Amino acid sequence: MPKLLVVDDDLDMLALVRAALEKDGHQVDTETDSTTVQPARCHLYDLLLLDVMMPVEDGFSLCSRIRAEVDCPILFLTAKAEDAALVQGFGLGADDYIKKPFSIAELRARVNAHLRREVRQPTHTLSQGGVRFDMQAKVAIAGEHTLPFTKGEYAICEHLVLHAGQVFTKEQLYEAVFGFDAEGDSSAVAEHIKNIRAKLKAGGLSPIETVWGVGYKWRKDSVR
Amino acid sequence: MPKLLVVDDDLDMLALVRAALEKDGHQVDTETDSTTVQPARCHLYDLLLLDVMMPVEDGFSLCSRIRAEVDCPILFLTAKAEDAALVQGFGLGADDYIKKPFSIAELRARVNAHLRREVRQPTHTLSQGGVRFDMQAKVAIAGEHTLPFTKGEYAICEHLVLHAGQVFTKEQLYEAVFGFDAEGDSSAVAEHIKNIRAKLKAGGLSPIETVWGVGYKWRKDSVR
DNA sequence: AGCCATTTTTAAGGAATTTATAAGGAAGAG
DNA sequence: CTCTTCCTTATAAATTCCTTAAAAATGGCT
Repeated sequence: MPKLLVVDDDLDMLALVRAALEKDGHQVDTETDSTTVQPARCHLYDLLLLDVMMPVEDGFSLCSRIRAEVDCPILFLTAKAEDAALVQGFGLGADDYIKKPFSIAELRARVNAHLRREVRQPTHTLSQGGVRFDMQAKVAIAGEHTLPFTKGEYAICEHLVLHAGQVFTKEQLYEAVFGFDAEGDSSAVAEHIKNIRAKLKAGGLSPIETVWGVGYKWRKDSVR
Repeated sequence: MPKLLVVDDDLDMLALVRAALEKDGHQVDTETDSTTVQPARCHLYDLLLLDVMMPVEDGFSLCSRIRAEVDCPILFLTAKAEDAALVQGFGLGADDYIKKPFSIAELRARVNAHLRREVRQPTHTLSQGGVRFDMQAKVAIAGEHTLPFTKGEYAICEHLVLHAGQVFTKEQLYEAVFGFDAEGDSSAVAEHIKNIRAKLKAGGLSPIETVWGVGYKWRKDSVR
């Protein structure tokens, strides 16, 4: 289920856009104040819809603030119809520029077209609990910093995140990650978990829960 | 240099569009009769611009004929402003729908935005981490000097840079660069990496990171 | 509440694995 | 033949993984 963020100071517009996009089965988060949008949080979304004219920080400023951090499509949604503004918007790295008044049908068509192209390209990153895993680069990124996981630590995290919310015993984890099932795996896994938690905690995160008597699980992001 | 195909029965429009896109340094091919467009030939292009209303076969028909064959962005360029047509266009797999009359600035901005998203770089030079690779001349240049890479060293670098940010095991690297997979490749690759790093270090650069337990990767510039 | 058994967490050290470096020889080009 | 390039081998250095053992926490029990 694609996850979208819409930023607009106009509540009526937000409601309208949300209703339109939820018709297509998307999960829509909204924000009325662009200054509260954190670049590091944006990688949680598959697509961003930004209003241009907003009181404190306008959409262009917001876009330039976050474009370096996120790779997903950014669409402007605006009443500014002048060519100069449109060119400026695309120049900031935007992927579309939808002029108001727009029809709901057009909005949905354009959003879906951008999402469709994203899906076509092999996605090799996944985010959970504020951590983004790049399976090609083999790195985990929390906010600004990349977490210095070792190979084994990264593998355990990746497996937990891929099955977020599911509990694994230490033995299951060892087997899933390292293949075979040795003797003292449980202690080894416990040691890894300790180190992983320490590194996550340095980034202010603690997404790994202990299920007493059973094992560990990565807390799944709540689906609002 | 990106290669574009524009299909329109209106010669004036074709000239206008061609002039606009060539300003951005693109190579523009044109076609006036959509029926002569062969799906198999479309692979040559990085982006297609289709007029909707054409006498024999309209743009929608053409799009549905070729969409399965080509993955590149398809943009409609049309006077049909109705929502239904727009939705139909996107439904056929199009990536944008530009309504006439459009400004040259908007056309250029949209075309460039779509090209920017394309992974395949038609250019034969690329820069990463302060090193510029000329894939035609097979030379790497850092600042003033050309780096004295051997053929194998250059090949490894080029592959790493082409997939900057992605980790490769020594075996993967050997196979990707030299074709087959022999016995002691890993040591050979390690040796190459050592020499490459020495030569890069002479220029004050060290873009190759080792991911312990996995392999090597070229650090990706975080510039868009 | 207090105590005990079990489980988890933490800590530290050594074993094992992986990478870096260096030197020598085989193969091919000029 | 000479030189460069490439690969192999050997050794040193670095990092990670696992084991062991003790401390802390949890849940159940009286």
